[in-house]
Amino acid sequence: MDERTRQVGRPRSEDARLAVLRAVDDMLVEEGYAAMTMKGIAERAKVGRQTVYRWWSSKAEILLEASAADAARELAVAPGENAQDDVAAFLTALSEFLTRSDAGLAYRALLGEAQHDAKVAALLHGTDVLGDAARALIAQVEDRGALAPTAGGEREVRVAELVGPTLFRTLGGGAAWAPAEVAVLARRFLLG
Amino acid sequence: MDERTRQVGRPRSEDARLAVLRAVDDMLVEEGYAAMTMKGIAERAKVGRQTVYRWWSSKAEILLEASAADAARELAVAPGENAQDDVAAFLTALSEFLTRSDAGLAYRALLGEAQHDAKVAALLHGTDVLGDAARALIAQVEDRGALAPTAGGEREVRVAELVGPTLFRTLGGGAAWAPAEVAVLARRFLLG
Amino acid sequence: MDERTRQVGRPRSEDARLAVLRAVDDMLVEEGYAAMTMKGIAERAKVGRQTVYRWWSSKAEILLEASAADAARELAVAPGENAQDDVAAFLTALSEFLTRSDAGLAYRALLGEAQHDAKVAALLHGTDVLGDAARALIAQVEDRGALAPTAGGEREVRVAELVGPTLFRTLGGGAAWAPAEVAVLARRFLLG
Amino acid sequence: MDERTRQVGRPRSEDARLAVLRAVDDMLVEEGYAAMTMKGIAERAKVGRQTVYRWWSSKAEILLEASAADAARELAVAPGENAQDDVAAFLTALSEFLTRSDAGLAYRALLGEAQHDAKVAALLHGTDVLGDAARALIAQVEDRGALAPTAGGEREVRVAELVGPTLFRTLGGGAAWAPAEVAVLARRFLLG
DNA sequence: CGCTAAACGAGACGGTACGTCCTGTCTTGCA
DNA sequence: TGCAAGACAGGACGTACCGTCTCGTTTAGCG
Repeated sequence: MDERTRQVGRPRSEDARLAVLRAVDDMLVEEGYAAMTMKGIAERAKVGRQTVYRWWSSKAEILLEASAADAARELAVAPGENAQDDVAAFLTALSEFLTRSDAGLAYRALLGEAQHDAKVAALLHGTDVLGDAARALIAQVEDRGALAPTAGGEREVRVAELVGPTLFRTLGGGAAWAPAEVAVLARRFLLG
Repeated sequence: MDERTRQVGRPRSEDARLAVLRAVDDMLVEEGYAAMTMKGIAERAKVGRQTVYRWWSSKAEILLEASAADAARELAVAPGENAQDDVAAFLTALSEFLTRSDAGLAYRALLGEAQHDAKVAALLHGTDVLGDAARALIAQVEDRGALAPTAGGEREVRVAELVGPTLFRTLGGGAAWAPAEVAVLARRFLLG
Repeated sequence: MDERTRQVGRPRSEDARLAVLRAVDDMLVEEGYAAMTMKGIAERAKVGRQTVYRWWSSKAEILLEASAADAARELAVAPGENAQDDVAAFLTALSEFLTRSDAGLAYRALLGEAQHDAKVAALLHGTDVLGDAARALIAQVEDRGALAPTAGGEREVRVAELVGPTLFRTLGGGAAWAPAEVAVLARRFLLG
Repeated sequence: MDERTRQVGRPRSEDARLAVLRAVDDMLVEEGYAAMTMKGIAERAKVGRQTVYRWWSSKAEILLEASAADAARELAVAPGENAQDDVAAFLTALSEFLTRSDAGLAYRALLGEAQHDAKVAALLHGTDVLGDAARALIAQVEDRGALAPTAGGEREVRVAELVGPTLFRTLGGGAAWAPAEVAVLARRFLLG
């Protein structure tokens, strides 16, 4: 016997998996989260309904798998000339992500669903896309010495201060920040 | 002819209206937003289904009517000794509202639904509960001279800075702020 | 005290009564019996819903009132040259009535409804349009000496033999009789 | 490839089909045609609503499927001693069918519905239960030489003469024929 | 001329069936 | 065993009509 369980029966179809993920991506943009159904996803992906249920238990789970990687990539900020630039770049990326990106649309849909469904909330908590990105940026800025190092709850306050304003603006339906607004936010964040 | 249109036909039943609002209030707490259905609301309120549809077009609309007044009341802050106290009181109230109050639960459900449904987004935009409360608090603080007066987009940035961090913490499933954290947030807000 | 109860309050509106009867007549032809509703009748007649329910308890009752007189008139046969002609004239009238006349359409709708609803059956039994017309024709023919006089159950058999064949043909969706067929039927009826 | 289309997906459930037919049979007798609803049928048969709509488009269609075979069986007449007996036996069977049999009750309900709904009329026309039984009996009698052979329209007149009187009596709410009345009708029919 | 009272229109009320849609499960035959 | 297909029981959707009710208005006879 191998150390890994000997595979028996037909192996999972990678084609089917990708077809489902792609279908969810497309349908979210074309029809919106509410109009997306498990039935619709299966039909769009030309996949049996059971195949979808076999591997995912809700459309939120599929959507998370379909968009998590994109989200993390879009929120990563390369170090710039100074801390102020880094924070501004992060806020700009976050703002773009939440208002214009497809992955951001998925994130907003998931965050919305999480307010209705505890399972989705747990799922989303497990992969804290925005928090992780913010923590990375803050570590970067602290390493530069532009902010005093923090940890634990104190660090979480800083994360909330960094992400919160942009999130509030976005969820309320507001537009992305103007460059001048980003500058104000970044400057005040570094004052802390 | 009266200035008001002459009433014709049977007048709307206030009993039915209140029964529906009360049913929605109760069901949200007992069963959650997702489990709440138009059919269930009608049955719980002992009201015909058509009566619900006649006056509201979605459960979001009912929920908004049922909770808007409560929300505004819970977020009002009486002027305290100084600006720092006022801001801290507002952040505490906001934090409690979003994590513990029934009206806050309703607000979170609506904000969530707004991410899925443009109509709800518009509805929610029309009655900007959090923004209005924040603007009132900010005006109060500016009147005290603790912050330089702002207006327009500049003011909206400040609103986002005030409300955003708490909202981010809450929507992500976090607990209410500890008093020390509120103090930090309040102090840094007044630094701006 | 008068023999009739002294009238008090506003008297019944003849306008409303006629508007309802006319609406039912028109709607039966235009939309068919199934599509006709009490609500629709009231709206078409520009009459309150309660006014309809006040005077009639079902659309069948209205339809009966609206068509009974027409039906009786259309089935009356003036004595002709001989018994054969009279019977043929009756069968032709009956055939036309059932296949083409508006009143006949109403009769068929009522006869249909009577198969589903005992109240309508009783209502229809109370005003035996076809039977009455047939009995009148048979009496006329017997008076001429073309058939032996009958009464009671025996007479009812004869009524069924006169009316039945045409009714069967019609309800089954068949066309009106051709003149030659009427002649055959009339001749055989007089053979009895 | 087979001549029949290769079966794909889960096959139709015979259990569900029979449960629906049985429910309709029972409900017609217990509650009557008017009180029978698609919803009620599904619930009684413990079957999903969609399953009913998937295979039948109206309660009339279900009822026809549920009763057509019974009807044909109840109206078949085995050849007796002479033509008079055969006709009398048919009229007796028809009379019993229409006034007492469950299948006859179904037939009357369908004939009634056909007066309101063209689709049902077409459906009923497609399976002419009474006409087919009558044509069989007439052929039998003609083979005996008791009546001159007929065909086409002429034959249809004879069918109407055979079936019509009993149908008229029945639909008008009358009782089944007495034996003496059947004898009269049979004798006069053979006179034609 | 005012009073009483019933009929009138309008339309909201609690109920319930409609026919459609989606859910999550199941049952086929094929790969 | 996975897979596509599609039927299954269940239940919510939003609409329509049911028969009743509650308004303000109208129209008659009586005092």
